[in-house]
Order: sequence, then C-alpha cells, then structure tokens
Amino acid sequence: MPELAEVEYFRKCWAPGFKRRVTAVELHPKARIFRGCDPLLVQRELTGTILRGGWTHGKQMLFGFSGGRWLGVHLGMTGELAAEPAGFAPGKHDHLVLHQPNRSLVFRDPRLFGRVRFDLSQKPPAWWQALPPGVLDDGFTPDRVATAVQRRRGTPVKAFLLMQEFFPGIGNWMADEILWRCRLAPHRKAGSLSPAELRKLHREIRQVSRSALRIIGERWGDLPDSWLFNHRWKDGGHCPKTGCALAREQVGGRTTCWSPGWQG
DNA sequence: TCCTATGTTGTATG
DNA sequence: ACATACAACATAGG
Repeated sequence: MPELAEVEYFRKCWAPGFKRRVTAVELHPKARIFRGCDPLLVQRELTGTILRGGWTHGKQMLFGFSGGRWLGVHLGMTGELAAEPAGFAPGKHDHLVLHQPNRSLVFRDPRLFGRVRFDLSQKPPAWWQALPPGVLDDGFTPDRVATAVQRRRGTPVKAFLLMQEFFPGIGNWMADEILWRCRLAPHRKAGSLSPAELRKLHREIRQVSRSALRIIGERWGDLPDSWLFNHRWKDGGHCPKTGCALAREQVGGRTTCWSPGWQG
C-alpha cells in the first residue's frame, strides 16, 4: 500500500501516542520485520520511555523516544500502523505493539516485507540524516533531476522514477500518475527527455506528491476520478483524458498502466 | 488452481 | 559502471 502519502497517513495514526509513555512492548521476536536488528533489545530499550514524536521521509519513518531511542519503520508492501484500544491483544499479523495507558500502537504487516530499525543515540541516526532531499524539499531542484538523468540515461523513465535515491517516496502508482500527466510513455529512456520534458517532470512529481499528501496523507480520502489512479488497477480501464483503453504491461519489472494514445 | 499485488534486495548475466 | 531479468521474501484475494 504505502507510498509517500500513505506513509504520512500511517505516521499520523500513531500521533495520538506522542508525548505519552510506553508502558510495555509486545512483539514477535521471530517476525521478519526485525531482520537486521535485535527485537529483544527493542523491547527492553523502549519499555518505559516516552514516545516523543514521529516523522516521515519518503517511504521511511522515524519515531523518537526519550533517552535517545529511535525506531525506524519501513512499511514494505502491506505494512500499516494503527492505534488500537488500550490492552489490545495482537492478531496474527500484528508483529509489534507499543502499549500505552490509553491506546496500543500497532505495526501490522501480513506479507512481512516491512522492516524496523533501532538506534540508540542522542541525535537522529546516521541513516536518517543521510537520506536524499525529499521531493517537496527545497533541495529537490530541477537541477537534481537533470543530474540524475545524466547518471541513468538508459533507464526507462518509469524505472527511473522508482529509484528512491533520487525520488524518495515515489512508488508504482505515483510514477504512473506522474508520467501520464507529463504525457511521457513509460519506456522512454530517461536520457532522451528534452529540457522542457524534464521541467515538466519535476513539476508534476511535486504536484502529484502535494495533492496526494493533502488527500490521502490527511485522512485517507479518495483521489478524484480525473486522475489515472482510479482507472489503473483493473483490466478494461479507460483513460480519463482520451476515453481510450489503458494499457498494462511490465516496465522495469513492475506492472505499468499508461494511455498509449496520450503518452507519446 | 492460478494469477495478481502501492517494495526492496540479492544474484546472475550481458 | 550500467542495465536487465529473475528470484526471493509471505500472504490474501479475485
């Protein structure tokens, strides 16, 4: 599910627990979301702390706790965060629960592609500080996009948009939405884009991100039917611009939906 | 039964 | 260094 706007929505789901104490931590130590970190350390170190706050950066999340404890969260394909009633008993796919006096903060993930990290440090962990500029940050300039295409000239622009080192938070549906608005066929080589096409790409990356954050990031609203999004999933969808049949094919290893008559 | 899935990472190969 | 293809991870739903 989660791309940048969905990730922001899930961050907010834990916000009621900010500035509140974590009285107990319940987790499944064998769950694959703990690969690369020690679940028992997480349990021991977070118990009794105050959850100070949480932030998103693209698809990454970071939660800060008192005493210099940091929990990084990546939701993978099917991960989600939820706030459940106090004393909540975890279900089959609830792999981490932070119990608080008035609620239980849950990390749920059926497919276990998600992942948590844990760091003990006064400042936010190095991996967080090393993330590339977010697509809505000042540092995300047309120049950065131009430099990126230089380094990946031969990559189909669809696969290019999925590269998190350049476009943190952009995922499969956002990439298709952006290309459709830019009227760019997904197979176009990144290096073949004209300066005008690159400027348009930069603008639409920000436009789609801003709108998605407003609509989905705030309260998981529905995107308008004027977007590609609502037509892209099922076979037999039609382009909202042309009314023609949408195409679905693999580009860069991912299912890609586009409008052949519209995107040249 | 078979196919698909809003993600990432590793390996093999060109 | 790039690029592509593929598998792996694990589960649910059509």
